[in-house]
Amino acid sequence: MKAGPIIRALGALAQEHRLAAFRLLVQAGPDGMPAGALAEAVGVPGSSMSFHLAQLAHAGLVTQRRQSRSIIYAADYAAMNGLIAYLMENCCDGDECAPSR
Amino acid sequence: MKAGPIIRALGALAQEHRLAAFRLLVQAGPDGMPAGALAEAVGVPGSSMSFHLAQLAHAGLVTQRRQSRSIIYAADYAAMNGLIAYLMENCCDGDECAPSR
DNA sequence: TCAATATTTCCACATTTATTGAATCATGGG
DNA sequence: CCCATGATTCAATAAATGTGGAAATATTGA
Repeated sequence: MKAGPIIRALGALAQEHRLAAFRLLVQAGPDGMPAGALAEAVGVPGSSMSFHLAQLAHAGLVTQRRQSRSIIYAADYAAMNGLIAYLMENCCDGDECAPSR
Repeated sequence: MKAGPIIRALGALAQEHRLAAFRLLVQAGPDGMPAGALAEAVGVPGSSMSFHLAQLAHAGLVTQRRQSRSIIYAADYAAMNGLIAYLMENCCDGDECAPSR
């Protein structure tokens, strides 16, 4: 994972409603949650949630699939792993975030 | 670490020049680097770097100390650890970012 | 004290991001 | 085919963020 996608992922999580939605999706597990349920749980109108989910999707942090009328979003654990791995490798000093020398 | 500071930290890193500066600081170790050197290395004017460093400092990701005429910035490894810990606990499923079930 | 250096603050400006109601699109039931 | 439902797109607007030159603020050495 290089800088561009990383910045997009960090930016996607750096927002109250998106971080809240993403956390809900992580808790929800692979089954995910429909957009409407997320909007209600987070407390924003559908159009706003749609906007935020699009950002999370563009950052690769969530996947979407249609199930009948609903669109189910789910956290992409691999992407999250990639983000954390990048932070540990490039913004820390290996696996433990300890001073270099 | 709760949501507010986390969002500030994520937002601080979610910018090309700031991420670049922070990575340089991590590489530089506890000795840190003066603002001017960061500005030159990242390739932005001093006033811009000053703005970005202020954001990183406000997010608690860097510390600053004056040394003669220079102001030396250094990465705050503990803060970075806190950020990564939060992401692993709240945005993954424990220590490994694996699906919940 | 004066000049040089390192940095920040101020300001104006451009760009990006966030917010919502209304309109639109897609799906499925009767 | 029509209607209800779930979601996205659009458009207008507001708010936050990024940029960089110029001025202001420390610090040090001569």
